[in-house]
Amino acid sequence: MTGTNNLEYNAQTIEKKWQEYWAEHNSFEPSEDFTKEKKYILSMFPFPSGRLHMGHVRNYSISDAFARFARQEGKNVLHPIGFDSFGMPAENAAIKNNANPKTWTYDNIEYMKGEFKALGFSFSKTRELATSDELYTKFEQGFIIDMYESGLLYREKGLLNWCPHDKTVLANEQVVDGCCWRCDTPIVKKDMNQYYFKITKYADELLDSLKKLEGGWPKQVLTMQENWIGKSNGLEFDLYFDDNSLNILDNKFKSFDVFTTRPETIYGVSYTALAPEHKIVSYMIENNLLSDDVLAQIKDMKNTSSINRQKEKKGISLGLDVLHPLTGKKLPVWIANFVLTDYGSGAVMAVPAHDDRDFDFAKKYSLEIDAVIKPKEGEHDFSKSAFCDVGILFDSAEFNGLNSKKSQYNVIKKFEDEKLGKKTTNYKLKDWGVSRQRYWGAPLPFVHCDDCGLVMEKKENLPIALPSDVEITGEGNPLDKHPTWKHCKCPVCGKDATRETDTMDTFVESSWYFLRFCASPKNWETEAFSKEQMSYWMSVDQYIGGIEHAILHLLYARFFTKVFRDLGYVEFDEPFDKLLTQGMVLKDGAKMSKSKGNTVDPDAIIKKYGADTARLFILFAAPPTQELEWNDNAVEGAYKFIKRFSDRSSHIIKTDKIPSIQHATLCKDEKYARKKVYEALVRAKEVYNEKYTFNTLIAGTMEAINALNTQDNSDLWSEGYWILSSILEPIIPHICWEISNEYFSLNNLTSQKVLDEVFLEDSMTLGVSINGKRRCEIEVAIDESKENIISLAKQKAQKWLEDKEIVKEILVPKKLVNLVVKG
RNA sequence: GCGGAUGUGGUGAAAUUGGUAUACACGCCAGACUUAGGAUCUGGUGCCGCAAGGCGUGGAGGUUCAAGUCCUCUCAUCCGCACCA
Repeated sequence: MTGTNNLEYNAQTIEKKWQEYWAEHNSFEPSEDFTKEKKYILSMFPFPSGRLHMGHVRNYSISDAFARFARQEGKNVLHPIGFDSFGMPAENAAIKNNANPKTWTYDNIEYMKGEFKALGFSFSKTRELATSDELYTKFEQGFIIDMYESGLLYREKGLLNWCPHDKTVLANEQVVDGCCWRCDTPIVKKDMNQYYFKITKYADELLDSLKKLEGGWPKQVLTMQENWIGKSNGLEFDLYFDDNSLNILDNKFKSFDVFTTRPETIYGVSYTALAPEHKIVSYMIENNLLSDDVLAQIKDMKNTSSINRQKEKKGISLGLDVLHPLTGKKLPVWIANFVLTDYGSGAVMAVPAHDDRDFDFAKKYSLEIDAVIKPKEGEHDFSKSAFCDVGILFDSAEFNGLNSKKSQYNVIKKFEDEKLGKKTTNYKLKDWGVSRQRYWGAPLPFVHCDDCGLVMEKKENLPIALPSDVEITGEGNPLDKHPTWKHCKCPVCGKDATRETDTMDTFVESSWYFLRFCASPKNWETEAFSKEQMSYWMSVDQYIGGIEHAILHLLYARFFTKVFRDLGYVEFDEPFDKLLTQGMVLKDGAKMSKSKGNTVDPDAIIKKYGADTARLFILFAAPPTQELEWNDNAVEGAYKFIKRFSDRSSHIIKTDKIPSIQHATLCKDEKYARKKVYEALVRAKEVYNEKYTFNTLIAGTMEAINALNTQDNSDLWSEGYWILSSILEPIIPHICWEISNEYFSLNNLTSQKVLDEVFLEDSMTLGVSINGKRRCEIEVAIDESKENIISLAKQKAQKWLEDKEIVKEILVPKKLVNLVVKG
């Protein structure tokens, strides 16, 4: 009954053997034949922190399953990997261990490459890169120069987010709850020079083309990006000071402008408020127009972090008045801590009757509350709260009686007709500040010349590489302190000049690495990538990574793609067709982290059980988008399954092609086993192509093996293993290649055909329900008539039908019979 | 407060998209083989009940012959945004 071959399951030996085989045979290199159908599978590349963690293992197990499946289908697969190797941790490690950041980084990369190999991931070796490679820096600096020339990069002095711990500036996206995204230190505002990418120029397009990603990207990520861009339409207009205020201000300011999304409440404006950082406030401070007490209050407000500002509304009256643009009524001007300096114009019109914030403020400082909208039905008590819903306008001149929402347009039109203001759109999105005052990053290729000002380095001088002989102390910018590095000649006039010592945010590197992977390694040295390679490989068919990049990396990468399109490098708008955001790996209900001491080391798991076990467990325990709870027992279970899968291969008879089986001659158990095998195959195709629920696919193969085990037809065992080791190969590749090599001459690792005949059956089991409640079941011939089925059902369910009247009989083909009874 | 998601056995989770709820696995129980078993194999396992039977997808309603799935309300948990005018 069994074949003669036997295979001992020894994960370490088998896995090492196939890893060597794949390396020797360059098994996973994409072809340069651009006529083949391509598949670009990408997972977010790691920072080389030293060792992989389980989140990485999950990420790459998912992408590897996609990549290996696509290869089986005959696609030309690009499945690259690299290292996002610039960044602060390298520098911090250097400070801590007195090491060199570069040495630290590249040592880590070597170690992690070994881990990738040990996990059997099918990455292209020839396209591996590290973003700290000088070649990568060279091309990146070239892009920076192009972007500067196109006005998409500029340098400006501004109020910036400064992390006192990391001693660098951060982009808005990198400030989480008022704290540094990396070290959680509360950020402070600092006035300094900074380089910015003009991402706001693309705000509308970044927002609009989110529509193209619907269906391919998780809804949650699309919503988060939409909110981050934060587009809002409204009215912008000027508020003019009265004569007394003009005198106070010595006519230096005649007015300030405000933005509102609620123009329909214009007749309800009863005061105005400025941000403490507003230029009029600054003017008054500088010209001693405020009392010491007020100055102290303003200073206090400015020094309070945005998080603490939220706790309590505070205001200071400036003793100035502006005139209502329509009624001419005097409106007092206040400073309010809740007015944001960097949104709109940093000043607002306040309508306390119809805005919760304005209401709180008005109550606190006993300011007028003028209602202009009433509910469509009922009354609203304006002494208790603001009314913020849609209603009917009153005390609003010609707009009285109108629906408040609908009259927004009318009010804007009036302002425009009378040249008092204009329709405006505002965005929450700010330009992306990219300079960092740290060492381990790509230098910005600029030179400061006393005569020529800020000039670009010449492209032929790129890369501007980092010096390796630096002293990293954590105090000050090592590039700035280096004795010689920053001294250079001006590329324009040739005189002595100094280099820019700021380096770039590492999110710049990850904004185009997926394009670099498309470059043919043979042209690696001479070009960043080519249009031809781009148009073949891009866009990424399937991108896999963590939700934590929903805004940061994914927004920046989309921005770069659009910029590169406009610079003529590429011809597509969106880089990632489909995005899968994998869930976190948890242990004891919490995210694995060193500080909690609940980590599981991938190396230890590989050593104990092998890579196949780790991969199988990770893909079996939960669907990829869900959180994954680590469970040692279940890992053991995954190992036992693989061992059983291996042991039972002894039933196979060696063959070079799939055995041909006469289905009709099989007995019932055999037919059932065969059906289970093909069901698993159907499910595999569904899962790899659209559903991504690897857990159900694996369950299907387990069912098939359980079913095979109830019979002893060796042809069926062979056919079953031919198919099952093919569909499991993307998940547990080593054992599948071993089995395939041992029994099938590696001929079965290709796309398998579904045979419809195995699903044909001559009888079926139907459930019988009474009033929708399942009572029993019947077995009938596949082509049995409805009458006979119903009558059999009645017979079988007689017990529940006594003294009852059957009022309806329902037959759901191949599923069930439902008898509706009364009495 | 706004937005998004998720609630199914002791546990991780399935459910052909309105048609036999709990597949597959972990755990647990029993048996076999064993000097031994934390190995392997076989069987059992939603809850209550001695049983007949009843109850069961966070809760309450509703639509339907039929609801985990659709509708309304509600509770809980998680995540994201958060004074954006």
